[in-house]
Amino acid sequence: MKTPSRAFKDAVYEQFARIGKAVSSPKRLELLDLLCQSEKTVESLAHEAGLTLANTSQHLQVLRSARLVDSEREGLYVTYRLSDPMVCEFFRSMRVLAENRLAELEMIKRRFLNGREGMEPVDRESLLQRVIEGHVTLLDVRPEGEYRAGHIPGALSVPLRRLKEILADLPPEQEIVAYCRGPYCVLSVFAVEMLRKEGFNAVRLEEGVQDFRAMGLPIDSEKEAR
Amino acid sequence: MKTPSRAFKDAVYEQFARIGKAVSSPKRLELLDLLCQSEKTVESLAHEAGLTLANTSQHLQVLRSARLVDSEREGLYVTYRLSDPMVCEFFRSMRVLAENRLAELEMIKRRFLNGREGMEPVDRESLLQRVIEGHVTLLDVRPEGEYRAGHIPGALSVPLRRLKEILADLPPEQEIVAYCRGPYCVLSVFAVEMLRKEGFNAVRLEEGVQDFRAMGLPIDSEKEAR
DNA sequence: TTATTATTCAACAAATCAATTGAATAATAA
DNA sequence: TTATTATTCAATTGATTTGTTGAATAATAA
Repeated sequence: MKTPSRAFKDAVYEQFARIGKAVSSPKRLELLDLLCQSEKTVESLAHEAGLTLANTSQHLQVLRSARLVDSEREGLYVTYRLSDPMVCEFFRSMRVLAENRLAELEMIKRRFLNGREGMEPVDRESLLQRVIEGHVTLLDVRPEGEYRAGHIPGALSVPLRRLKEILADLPPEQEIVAYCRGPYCVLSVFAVEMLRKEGFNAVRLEEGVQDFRAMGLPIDSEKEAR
Repeated sequence: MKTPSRAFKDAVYEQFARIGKAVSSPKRLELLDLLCQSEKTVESLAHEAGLTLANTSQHLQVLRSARLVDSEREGLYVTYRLSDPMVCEFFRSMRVLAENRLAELEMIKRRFLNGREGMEPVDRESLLQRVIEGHVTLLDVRPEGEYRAGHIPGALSVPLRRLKEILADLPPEQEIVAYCRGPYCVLSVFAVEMLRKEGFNAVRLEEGVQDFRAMGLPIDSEKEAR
């Protein structure tokens, strides 16, 4: 026999758990992280997360039933996006909690980066100023759509696959800073690797757009009429 | 065949999912919410959450393996506590996200409170001032240990079960504000119900200590030597 | 119309999880 | 020492979840 207040509490925590269940699967978290960068189609999400289409679709529906994402059909494609910027903040707070509490994360990161480019700390405070003054070239190596949805002011959009083509246009003696989706995205790692091989003085900025936004720094974006 | 960067990403999101899995069960969320108020023994957690001891113990071990809580043996009892105040902040951000995204929560709350005491909004800004000036009596109706761990300045500790005994000591003509663990805790609901039945002018403050802290308001606590 | 492409649905096997029960362990009291 | 109490462990059941297949649906193109 349940008292009314027990039934009330059970109902309340069951609602909270809807959010928890939605973020309890590694693949759904990866999808959510991708959607924090910009809206995307099922196909591109499936490709980026290394999932089959059917599986991606199912995970997205779980996220949608927890109201974390919305979807909209646009011609042949269905586009998914976060239902609220608050979802991105929540994901970030989960990431930060994991970084603080789970020492394994730091080890996983170190093991992957070992032998690859080092992690010279980039001075974020002065970065924007140095970009403005032309002392630094800042490259956003994410796909173009993510750059359009929001990027660090002064950054050039150079998706990783096009980096090779524009190498000749980069100032040979200037410091180059590359960034991507955040500390666990490998795009900027590969970009810096390639740039160094070509003789450039390149470093990686660990933070992504969401981190800059969370730090209260300005973000440029090209809002679409919708 | 997995590429190294796919293996890296899988490992990273698997770590994030450890947090997600820990907060994907309603009962674990209830335990976490209780631990946000103060440290507690397994027994008291089991009692408050309406669980068997064995079941409580297992849930607590899941929370511990995600490093969200720590435990310590103190004589006959094992005490559990949050491993970091950041865990409380994370739980709160999850709660706020659920409140904003899941309309069901508001409905559940309304259904429970319907017929019970209304929800006159309490002016939080001026509450502390009015308490100091003696215009309002503020009652903390949670168990004493939770009051000791942190309470709103000026509040009196009157655990619900002792409210009846001290009714005679309350100023009969003054407004009485009761609070407990937060919007989904029923202790203050019952307190206000009883006070009104006895003729007092009583209202419920929805916010709990964690909400006050998150709003940057001061919290009094009696730190134990440890 | 038919063909094509993107997405979703349905059904399944393997894995994981929640809650229950009863036994095992650890600290204290008699 | 034995008894008591609080907690954890182990084994079980039923329910849920993941990822895989292949079929079904929806929008567009030919």
